[in-house]
Amino acid sequence: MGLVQTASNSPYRYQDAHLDVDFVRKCALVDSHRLVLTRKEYDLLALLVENAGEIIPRNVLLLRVWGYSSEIRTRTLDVHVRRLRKKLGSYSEQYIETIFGIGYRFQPFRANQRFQTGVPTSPLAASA
Amino acid sequence: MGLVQTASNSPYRYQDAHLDVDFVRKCALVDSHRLVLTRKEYDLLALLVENAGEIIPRNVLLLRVWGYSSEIRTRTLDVHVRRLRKKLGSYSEQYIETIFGIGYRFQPFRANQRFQTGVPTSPLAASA
DNA sequence: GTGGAGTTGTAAAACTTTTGTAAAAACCAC
DNA sequence: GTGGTTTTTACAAAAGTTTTACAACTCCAC
Repeated sequence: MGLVQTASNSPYRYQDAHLDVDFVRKCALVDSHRLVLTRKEYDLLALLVENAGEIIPRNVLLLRVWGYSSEIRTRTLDVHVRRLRKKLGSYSEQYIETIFGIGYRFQPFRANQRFQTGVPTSPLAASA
Repeated sequence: MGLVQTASNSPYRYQDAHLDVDFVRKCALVDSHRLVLTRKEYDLLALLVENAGEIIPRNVLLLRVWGYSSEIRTRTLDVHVRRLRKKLGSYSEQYIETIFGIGYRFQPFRANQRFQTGVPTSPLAASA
C-alpha cells in the first residue's frame, strides 16, 4: 500500500487539507486521525461531502439518510449534525454550514477563508 | 520472489508477534503456546485471520463456518467469539474487534497501537 | 431597531437494537 | 452412558438512535 494517488477528485474518495473520506471503506480521517463515526453519522457526512459545495435541503437529507418522507417532524437531523460537528472538532464550523430555512452544506477546506466566511451563499433553492 | 519469504504472508500460515496460525495443520500458537481449539473455534479464527484487517459480516461468518443462511437468528457466533477471545487471553481485545451492526474483524498485532486503538473503524458497510 | 414566528442548537432522557455472558440443554462420537 | 463440543436460552450490558424540552438564533414585518 504505497501512497495514495492524488485521489482528490476520485469518486471513491474525498480529500482536502484536513479531511479524508474513503467512500469505499466508509471511514474518515481528520488530520490523519481516524474519525470514529456511527453508521448514521457516516451516512450523513458522506452525503454532504459527496455533494461538497452544494446545499442539501433538510428534506433531502432526511430522505436519503433516514428514509423519512417529508412531513415528518423530527430533530434527529440536527442532533446528528451536532455530533458530526463535534467529532470534526475545530474545523466543524468551516466544514458544515447551516443554511437557514433550507438545510446544510459541506464546504471543502480553504486555507484562505476570506471569501465565503459565514456567507450563506445564495439562499433559497427550494421554495420552502 | 524466491528468497526467504518469511511466512508472514504465506497463504498457508499467519504469523505476527504473538499469534501463529498454521492453516495446513489447522492449529494455532499464542506466544509459542499451543492454543487448544475446538473445530468450530478454529474455523472461526481461521476465517477471520485469513482475512486479517477486513471486516467480515456476521452473515458471512455464519454462512462460511456454520452453513447458516441469513435469516437464522442465533447467538452461536457470539458465543464462539467469546470463547475464542477467552483463549486468546490478553491479546483478544486487540485481535478480535467487534464492528457494531456488521460483524467482526481480526486485526494483526501492532506493537505501536497508536492508530486504530480500540477504534471500531468506520462501521457501516451495509445499509442496515 | 423591536418583536415575534419560525428555525436551529443543545443536553439529557428514553428508547431500540446489537452484542456479551453464564448456564443449561442438546448433540455426538466413542 | 461419558466426556467433550455445540447450540439455545435468558438476561445483562453496551452502542446507537430518536425524542423531548428548552435555549438560542435568524429573518421579516412593522
